[in-house]
Amino acid sequence: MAANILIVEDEPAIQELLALNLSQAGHNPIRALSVEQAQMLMRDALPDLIILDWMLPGMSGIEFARKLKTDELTKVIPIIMLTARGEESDKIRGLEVGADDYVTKPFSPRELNARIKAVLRRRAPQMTDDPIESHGLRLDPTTHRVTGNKKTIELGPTEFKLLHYLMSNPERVHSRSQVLDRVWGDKVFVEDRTVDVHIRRLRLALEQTGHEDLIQTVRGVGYRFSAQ
Amino acid sequence: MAANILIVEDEPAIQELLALNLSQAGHNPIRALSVEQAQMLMRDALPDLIILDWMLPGMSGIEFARKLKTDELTKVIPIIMLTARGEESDKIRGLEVGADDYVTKPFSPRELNARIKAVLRRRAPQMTDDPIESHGLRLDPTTHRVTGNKKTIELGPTEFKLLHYLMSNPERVHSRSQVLDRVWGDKVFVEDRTVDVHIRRLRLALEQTGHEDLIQTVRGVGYRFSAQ
DNA sequence: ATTTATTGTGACACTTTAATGACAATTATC
DNA sequence: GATAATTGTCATTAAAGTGTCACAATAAAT
Repeated sequence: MAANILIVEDEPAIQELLALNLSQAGHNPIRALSVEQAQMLMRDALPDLIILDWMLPGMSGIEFARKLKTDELTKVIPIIMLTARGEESDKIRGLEVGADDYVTKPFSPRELNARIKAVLRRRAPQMTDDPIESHGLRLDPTTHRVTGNKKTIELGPTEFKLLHYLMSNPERVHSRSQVLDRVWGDKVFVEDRTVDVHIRRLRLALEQTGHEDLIQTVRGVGYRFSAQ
Repeated sequence: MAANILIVEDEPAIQELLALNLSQAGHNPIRALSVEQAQMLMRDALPDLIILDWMLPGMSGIEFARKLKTDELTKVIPIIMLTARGEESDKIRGLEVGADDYVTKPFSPRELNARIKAVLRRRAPQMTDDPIESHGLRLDPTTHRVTGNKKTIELGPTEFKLLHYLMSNPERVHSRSQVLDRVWGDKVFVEDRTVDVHIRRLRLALEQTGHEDLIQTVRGVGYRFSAQ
């Protein structure tokens, strides 16, 4: 939950409406009236999702989307486009340049929220607060609890986030820097090897219930959460 | 329950009907025949919920809703709109400007009450006055009394609300700001850390009956009421 | 088998975060 | 209007969590 969502919309009323909806749904809206402003805001911090109006003054939404999807840094950020009802060609071109979903104006808040959740689930599963379970190991973001075969496992904040990240993207190797980016955030300056230490602490905690080897080392590459 | 509900409806018969219904359901109806009158009434005191007819003389319901949802002070007040049956576009536009739900005329009292309850619960789940019990700790909102194994526990107003909120949403972690929003109300400007102090006072009070560790700290995140 | 690259581990200094006690200000109560 | 209760803040203390490093262990390469 609680995603940072960048709204790029030139009409103040609609922008306001969107922001209102998002914050009511527990998100953190960041507002931009133009592509230029959006780019400026993204220099500070990358959002978790972008809601992009297709009809914008200056650089168009399509161009912006294409640009975002080309850049290595931003291509993973999901984009939901806002189109006027019936603009079928927009939808097609939008999906073509890499938008993840679209919502037609006028939109219902319910629908918008559903789509946001769906997109986040697809692109950034650890942003949603669905519980994850694997082999008797269960992590529940809302209660902030981890259990192994029903037995509570105590974890520190970092270990919790780390496990959450790994479990959200199982069967996939993550390099130390990827882990640092996603778990620590991209602002911090921390040694790569620090990840090792936290992996160790995590394994230690998981030993209580014999789940420690769900966390695997891939020599020369990184770590992986795997169900054997 | 017992919410103050503002009815904005120009047809006296329907207004009367609504008011009757609401007071029978234990609420406190406040009546306005027009948006202008409603605004006047809201200068004195903000209602907990607004039932708004979409077809009004003078300023239309839509405009009024939009205005309410723009104002920082009033944007949190839930709005239920009354629409004529089948006016699909009204519903869409209504939800678009931020109404929380709608009821079509002619409406059944049962349905209306259900929706009111749902909307109110969404805003403030701890507003319901069903007694809550957990592990011998019992909180009764109607009598405003807390007992631990039948023994009365004295609590200050804030501690009571805090416990009520936590018990209404057990097992879930609440950040300090969430707690502030829900227990103190979102208008106040209070330090996050103040929550700690009240948690402390609450725990101190619960110690009399050994219930203090139902309130758990989740480091780096917040607090949780839990029965484990 | 020896060398080399990589990961695991324990210890430790350091930071961050929460608990606690005291206090002044405000509000309710008699 | 005096007294008591309640509140929010702060300074202090206590506790928990974090990042680094040195060295041990392990796997891969020669």
